[in-house]
Amino acid sequence: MSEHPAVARFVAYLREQNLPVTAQRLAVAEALLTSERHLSAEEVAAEVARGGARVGTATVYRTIDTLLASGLLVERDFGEGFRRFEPARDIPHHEHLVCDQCGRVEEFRDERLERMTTIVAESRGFARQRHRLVIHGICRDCQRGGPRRT
Amino acid sequence: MSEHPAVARFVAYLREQNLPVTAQRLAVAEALLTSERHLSAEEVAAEVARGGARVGTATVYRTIDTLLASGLLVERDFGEGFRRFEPARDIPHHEHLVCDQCGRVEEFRDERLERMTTIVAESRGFARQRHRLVIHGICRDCQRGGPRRT
DNA sequence: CTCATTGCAAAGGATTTGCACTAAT
DNA sequence: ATTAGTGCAAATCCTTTGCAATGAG
Repeated sequence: MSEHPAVARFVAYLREQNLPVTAQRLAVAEALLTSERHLSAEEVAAEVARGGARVGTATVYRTIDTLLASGLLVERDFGEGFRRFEPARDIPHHEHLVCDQCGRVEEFRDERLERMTTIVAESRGFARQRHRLVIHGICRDCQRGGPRRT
Repeated sequence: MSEHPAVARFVAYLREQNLPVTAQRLAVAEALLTSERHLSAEEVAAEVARGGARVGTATVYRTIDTLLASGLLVERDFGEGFRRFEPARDIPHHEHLVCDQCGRVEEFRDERLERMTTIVAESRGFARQRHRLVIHGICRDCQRGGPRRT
């Protein structure tokens, strides 16, 4: 039904766990795992609806939980008051650059930062586990009086 | 009534803005501005209650808004689903180190990080405005099988 | 006195849950 | 057949708002 590899991996996960592979789970997984953007739960429902299907809000959230448990999806919080989700790519860890005007999100990776956080944590007696960095600013387009927040 | 300098500054701010100096505002400001911890709105109400006074939830939030506007308080989001607040100290900017086991929060400052974020942002065409870094780990006490999340 | 603040309760937005119904295996 | 998933609506959690009563200046 779906050719996307990430969705296929989700199906494999469901079978491993002996969980039913339902049309709703596939639709939600497809929307989330093939998206280029960081979607919110509401946007997932809208995306599924665009595809002609219909999924209840509760199911969207329940499927998101399953996807998170499978490790194929990761949760992001940009301080908007709700969560966004992004497919877990091969990138081990990356940071986010957010345009406060149009909302665009870019990702980047920085080894030095990784090392730096470990050093800081250890110097204070913490066993570092993970970190999260978000840089806020105005993107090139918006600096030129371009796009406005939709 | 209150000897704490930060609270005195809040009173000065209220007078400047021609805003009434009420007992509730003082109680909330006292709880927040003299705290060593990052309090949530609920904890503020509890703290005020411990002092014998009573403040409605709405008033807590409204006073927090005023304190934020005054610049004497800053907002923090540790991804718990609600906000925490911290008095604005002289420190221009600092990062957080959070123990995922007991919830303890330590602060630190790092110039290199500051510079690094500006460079990364600019290299991608962003005009950097601010950033936020939170490192998660396990603190020394908890590593020794110490404190557990309350 | 006059106008802003307060408290309470109702409203809101995101997310979760209870339950009868439907579908996957 | 069994067992788990789904939708809907009600319920939660944090936060905001409407409004009559209250208090600061």
